[in-house]
Amino acid sequence: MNGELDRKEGVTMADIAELAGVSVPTVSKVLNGRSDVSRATRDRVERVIQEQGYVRSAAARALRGGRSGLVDVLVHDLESPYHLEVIRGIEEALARSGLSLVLSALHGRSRPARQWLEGVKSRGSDAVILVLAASPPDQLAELRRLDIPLVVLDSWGQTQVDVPSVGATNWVGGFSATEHLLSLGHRRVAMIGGPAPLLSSKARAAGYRAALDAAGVAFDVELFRSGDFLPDRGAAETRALLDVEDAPTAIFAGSDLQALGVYQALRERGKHVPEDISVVGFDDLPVASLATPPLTTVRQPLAEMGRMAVEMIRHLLEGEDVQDGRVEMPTSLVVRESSGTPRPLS
Amino acid sequence: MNGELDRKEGVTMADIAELAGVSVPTVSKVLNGRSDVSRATRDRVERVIQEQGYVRSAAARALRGGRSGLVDVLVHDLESPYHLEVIRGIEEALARSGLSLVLSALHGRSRPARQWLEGVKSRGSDAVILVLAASPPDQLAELRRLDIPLVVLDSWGQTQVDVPSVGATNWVGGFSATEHLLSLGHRRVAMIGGPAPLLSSKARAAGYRAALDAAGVAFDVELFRSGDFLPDRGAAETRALLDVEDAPTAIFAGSDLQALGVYQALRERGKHVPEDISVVGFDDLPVASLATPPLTTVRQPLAEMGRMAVEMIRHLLEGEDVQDGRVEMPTSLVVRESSGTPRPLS
DNA sequence: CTGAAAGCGCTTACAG
DNA sequence: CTGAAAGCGCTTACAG
Repeated sequence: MNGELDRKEGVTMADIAELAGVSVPTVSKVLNGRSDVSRATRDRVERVIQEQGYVRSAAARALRGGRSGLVDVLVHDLESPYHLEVIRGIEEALARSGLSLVLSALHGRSRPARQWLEGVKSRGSDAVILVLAASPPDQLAELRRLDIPLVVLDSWGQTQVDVPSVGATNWVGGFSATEHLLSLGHRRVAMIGGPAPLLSSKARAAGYRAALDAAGVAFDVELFRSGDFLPDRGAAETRALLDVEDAPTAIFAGSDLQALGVYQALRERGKHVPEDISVVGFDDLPVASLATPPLTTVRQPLAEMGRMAVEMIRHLLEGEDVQDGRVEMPTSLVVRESSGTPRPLS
Repeated sequence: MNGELDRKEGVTMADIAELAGVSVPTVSKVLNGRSDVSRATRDRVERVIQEQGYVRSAAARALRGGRSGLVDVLVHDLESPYHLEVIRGIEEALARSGLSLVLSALHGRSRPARQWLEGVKSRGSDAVILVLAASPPDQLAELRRLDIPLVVLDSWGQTQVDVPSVGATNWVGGFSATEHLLSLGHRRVAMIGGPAPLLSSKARAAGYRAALDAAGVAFDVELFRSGDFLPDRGAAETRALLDVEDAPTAIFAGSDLQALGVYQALRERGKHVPEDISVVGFDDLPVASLATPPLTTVRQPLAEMGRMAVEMIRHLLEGEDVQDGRVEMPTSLVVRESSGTPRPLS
């Protein structure tokens, strides 16, 4: 019943100091690897720390102006495996650096609630990574004012020139997907792109058009659709595409998920992939190789992009300037079984 | 060049107090909704808080013994969409409660590194949720000692009787999947289960056996395999299964991902689903309905399970006892196109 | 090399 | 109803 017996909390720095027979500042110095501590003292303190399983309070450190060790990651949603890949890369890199990942999602909102920024401020996050998520200019300004490093991964909307960002070579990806289809002999190649405001959508679409141009195939507005990267939309646009007068013999879906929607619509119509129509995706999510038939797609190194974002954050945290404003990771075409030569005209 | 102009950090409680012409404790009272503050004072303070966009420092609160607002979630891995679903549910529920999610993964380790627990202690997390992840007894004891609430979701290994946990009715799920196949007329029904140490694996397998028993079909060791819930293993076990003397006409894969591996192996062998062989999965991940053919599976409400775990955490945080030690959310059979009547013996 | 002192931003008794 | 005082666990100058 004695209050003193109630203490549940862990060992404190003062405890260590007492046990080691030194002052608190000395323990602090040992912990911070300062050189002005004698060999003997250091050893003694370190032993006691070991024995007690002592862990410094991040709260106290943060309060004293130090780092909280927290990095806020805001993702567009937690529905697509796309995000899972990115988060995996981020989490791995963060863990390796002794940093922790605080995860939030937009939940269908287009902008983070102001509650989110308040959380970032409140918990004293060291940095922020935005994944496919837009943040209003005033929030970005606030982050800057608070000196909180920010990195954007696959920016939604305008990329602020001055915000470091990481993406993939989407233009090249769009180009090579289309070129692949063209080289197989297709001439009616449709594309179902991503959401219009997205930078990567624009780049992929531009790559598609450039490949068409390079092959001397005229761009046909009827064959270009905007989607949302999701299966349902992929299916819907495919149905529309099949009803076009001179229907496409190949569809470049803007994402793997959208490609699965294309599969679905094709199946409904009794069309076979790739015999009747070729399909190419984008992302190379794990599901691409598991699809029936395995999906030809453009791989973007999502997990590595996540790691790269952390890399940039770390530089920023060190006070170093990030060398490049924008880093683009390479995409590559992965040919599987969903693309083939067009059925000869009979 | 003046140091005072350098202050980047945000508004502090002292600033608010000064601007409102009151003391710091008074501001604190207003913030904490204490009743012993006059109407007028309260209004004035609240207005200043608004104007200044003031946000309390979580670090300082945590230090003072309050809550950090952080909940640590440790997941087995960040590879399977299974975790994405669970995390989504957790994140939503946490955000609604004004709590933040700190995410860590096991990275192929079977146990969390001690670094993880140190992080939990260091940042003063309010609670911990373990998803498909085992934590050694001493770590659990440490959490208890620190009075940090813990909830386990889909426990890996032994469930500690005294640790609140949430799962799904796996036994029922295993039973109904098998019963479904049996009722279609199958008699050679194989099962590829999950990892042996997993509680849910055991329950599903038991459900499978019970359904066999109920139908008077003898259990055949040859037709029961343990897997790891992943596609590759599903494919490998399927190949083995097809080589069994009296090969199965239906396969109950322990998870949707494993079922996709089954699809793959079947395709290699030129077998059609469901004409040649029926397949049933478990989980009902988004990918199940997108597969070709759409996968019949047992749905478990992953996101809701995540929400439920948060619900339990909140109770624990309130100091209330959690009513039930273990909550099981209902599973349900979702019949799609991968299951059908067995090919008649010709 | 070591430690006394001040202070980070808050909250909690406790006087008034 | 309001505020002076103490203290949460640490770190950073600054004496000695």
